[in-house]
Amino acid sequence: MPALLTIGEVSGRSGVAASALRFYEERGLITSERAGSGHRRYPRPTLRRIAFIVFAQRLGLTLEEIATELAKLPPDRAPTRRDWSRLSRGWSERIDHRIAELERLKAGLTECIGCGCLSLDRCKLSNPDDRAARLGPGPRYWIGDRPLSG
Amino acid sequence: MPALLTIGEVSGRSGVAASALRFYEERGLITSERAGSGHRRYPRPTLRRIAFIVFAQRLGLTLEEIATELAKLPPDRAPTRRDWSRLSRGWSERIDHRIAELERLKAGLTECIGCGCLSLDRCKLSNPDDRAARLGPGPRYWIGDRPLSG
DNA sequence: CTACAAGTTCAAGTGAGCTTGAAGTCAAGG
DNA sequence: CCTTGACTTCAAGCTCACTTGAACTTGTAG
Repeated sequence: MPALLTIGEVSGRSGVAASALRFYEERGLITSERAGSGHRRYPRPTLRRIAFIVFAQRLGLTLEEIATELAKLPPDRAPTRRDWSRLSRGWSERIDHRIAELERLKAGLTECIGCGCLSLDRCKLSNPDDRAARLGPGPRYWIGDRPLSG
Repeated sequence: MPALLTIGEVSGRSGVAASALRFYEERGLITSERAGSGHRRYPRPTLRRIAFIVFAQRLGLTLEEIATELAKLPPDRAPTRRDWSRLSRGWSERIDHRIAELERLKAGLTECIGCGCLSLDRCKLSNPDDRAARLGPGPRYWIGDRPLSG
């Protein structure tokens, strides 16, 4: 087990494309040392950092938000479990919110779409707060949302 | 209450921007009649159609998928509640799946990130089903998955 | 030494889901 | 008549999260 990993090794282990890793570096989510050749070399803790990034993305955080979180980690030493858990404080609540919305949407399947009350200004599905929460353009996938192509 | 609504009225009632409504029309999700002036006029059932679109988007369907679903509605008459509920058959299960994933992610917050097992190749968050190919931008696979060749 | 794989940078492209801007039309009010 | 405002089309722009391609360098196996 070498102390430093190449971009190819990190990509292979993490499943994150090399181009994505360079992109993350550009955005300040990860850093790399360089070999004499100019090639990137990653310390092992970077793997966990990447795991955190992927995890946070599943929760719907943008890369910018993730970068902000990661910036809270100590720059001078490898993060401890306490460091990591501090970052995810408050995420539970966020997840609960989304679960609650899904429950509401599910109820709406039978109660609203089925029953005929699916009118925009009266249906409880049409929650202004929820819709307002979605700022900006782009695909509005939230936690775990994927096309129902299966 | 007029029989036909202008794009501004529909936008106001639905909370969906006029530009988005035109965009939906371009993509075949909604249709409009035209006044002599060339201005769009929407029959009232279009409001429900739009509600359905917004709803489906919250569930993570793409506009293309939503268009496919909407195409199943009878073209010759206003959809009944039975027509609508037919479309959403099977969505409950999808929602349950997503809720389950969220519960797992939430558990991972304390069990995985906190405890130190957030290692790329062993963490139970790394569920193959969940990280099944998601096309387009964003994280396509989770740790251990091989990139889809091609 | 030659191949060739794997790495580098930088610029441009992709796709979803819109928004914005330009340029023009149309109806109503003063 | 003039203005205002709501509408029209069409093209281009924007965000996010990357990917792809071009042109080039480095590392390694035979």
